[in-house]
Amino acid sequence: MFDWEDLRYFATFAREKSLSAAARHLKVDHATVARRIAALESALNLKLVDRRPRSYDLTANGERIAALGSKMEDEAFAVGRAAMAGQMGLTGEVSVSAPPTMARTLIAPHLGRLRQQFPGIHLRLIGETRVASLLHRETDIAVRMVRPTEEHLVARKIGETTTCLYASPAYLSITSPENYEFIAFDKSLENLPQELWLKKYADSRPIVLRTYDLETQRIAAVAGVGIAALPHYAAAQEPGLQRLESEDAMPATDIWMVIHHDLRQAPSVRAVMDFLVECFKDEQG
Amino acid sequence: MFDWEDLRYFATFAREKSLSAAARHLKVDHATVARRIAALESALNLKLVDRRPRSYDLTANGERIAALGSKMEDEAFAVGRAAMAGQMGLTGEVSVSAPPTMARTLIAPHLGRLRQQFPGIHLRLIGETRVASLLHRETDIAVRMVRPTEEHLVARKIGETTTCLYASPAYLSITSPENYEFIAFDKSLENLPQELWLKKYADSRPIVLRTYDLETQRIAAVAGVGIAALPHYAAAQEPGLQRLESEDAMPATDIWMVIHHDLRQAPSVRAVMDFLVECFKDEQG
DNA sequence: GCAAATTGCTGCAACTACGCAGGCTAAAGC
DNA sequence: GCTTTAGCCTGCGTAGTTGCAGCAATTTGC
Repeated sequence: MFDWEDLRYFATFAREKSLSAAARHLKVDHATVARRIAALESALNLKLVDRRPRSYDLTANGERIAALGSKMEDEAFAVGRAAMAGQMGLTGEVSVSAPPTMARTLIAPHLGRLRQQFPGIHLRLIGETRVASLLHRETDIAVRMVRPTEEHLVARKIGETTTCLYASPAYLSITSPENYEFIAFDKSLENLPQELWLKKYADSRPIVLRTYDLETQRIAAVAGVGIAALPHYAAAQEPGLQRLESEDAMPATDIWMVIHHDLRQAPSVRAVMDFLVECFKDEQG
Repeated sequence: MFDWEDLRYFATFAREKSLSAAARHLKVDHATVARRIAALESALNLKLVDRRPRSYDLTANGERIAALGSKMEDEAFAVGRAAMAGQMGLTGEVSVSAPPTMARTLIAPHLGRLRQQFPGIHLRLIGETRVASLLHRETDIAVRMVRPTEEHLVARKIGETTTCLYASPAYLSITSPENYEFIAFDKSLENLPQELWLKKYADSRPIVLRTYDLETQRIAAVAGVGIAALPHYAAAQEPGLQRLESEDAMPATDIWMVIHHDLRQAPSVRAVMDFLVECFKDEQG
């Protein structure tokens, strides 16, 4: 039997398409990845990659083995989840992924209570825009604005938030509505409901700043750049912003807590889930 | 992510139920198995075994993880098969498992032809009574007297053999039929069709030797111990045996060649399969 | 009833696999 | 067109893993 660890390295390489990327992912030296792949090739007596000057390319056989390795990876993730679910009591590390601003404003302020209540639980709070994979165990619990459709994942609505228009009081006092300028998300995100709503509202008035980052939008609005559409949780605590009353209300967006089916019953995960529900209880838009 | 190799060791241990047995199976020191299991426990932060004075017992969590590990093992075997199937050309090791006497009398004599025809193929011919697992890749091709029912296995009838009664000419010349003594398989195998037939034929006459081993039966018959029911292939080449004409013929037994679905198309495996078909072509009972 | 075999533990020495540093080449950026 | 970046290779010293030997306890076999 070949070395399973070699196959894990190879499976990672096959996903990442380069030794260096795989090495980064595995937190080892790329030389090690190369050596492990070579070892697997020799154990299986099969050429898995073509060594070209600047790149490792999978052979047809490599593709086949990688596909099987990927299935094995899925089983390995299941082992990881089973291990967490089997943890006795309220100890261990639980990771939560949430949009950065949400992590900062709605979750982080309450973390003291969690630590006090469950000292054995070590939380990893990941504020990231990227949608982390629950299936690949990049995170245990995810807070998202869209309901996921993947199999084996269960979603629970834990709140909703409304997006309103904000600007600094100073900006509003010196600018008349027909001269309003707007702050929006990057073009690549312009199909979000809030963005469509903002575009319609702005009409012919200019969008003077586009950014991926919600936090940047808030800071820009405070700095008097223009008017931003911010979710309630991002603007509520900010004294330097004033809300505009708009005629037609923006629709509320649901907030979902997503978790893998296998982890539902793990005590420590349950505790963090309950904690998150508490965090979002006040946030009803 | 935990070390997959640790899980492989643990999965083997879970199947073998002892460190030493697992170590033998894995061809490593038992200390290594113990250390690997400990490493897995620490990576998963989960007690997998209870260390009792003279035995390692799986915990409930250990059972769960072992079950998942076993599924991962199945994937690993699939990787091994894919690797063999992906071999270009007629090279590599192919293992064949067959009943010992059959391996000796029907297969081994023709091996020269196989070596001549396919010098790149290294054959591992395993004559064993135990039914080797094709699913666990203990062997690539199996020759069996019973058609297997496992999923993913394909069986092909490559011949049939009849069992007849034999004794030494000397024994027959000095013994009258009502005083015949018989040689049979061990009691644990007495439900085989041939054994039921032999018992009925012997009637009240005594069975003076019982053994698991067909070869022993043949030698005993030659030595004049009594009358043995031997398959044609075991007795045909033996000048020291004389066949008894019995009124009702014993039914023929089918000979099956069994192989895993994934390996059917591997060139070297195909070659050995064709070779085996040739070996058995003459053996029509 | 005693010897032999089996099972698991521990410490040490040897070996293997790893990270690191230095080197090379090709593509991307200014 | 030159620099920077990214990817892969190789050699060396080290650190971690492994096998071995010695040990204790229990079961098996004669």
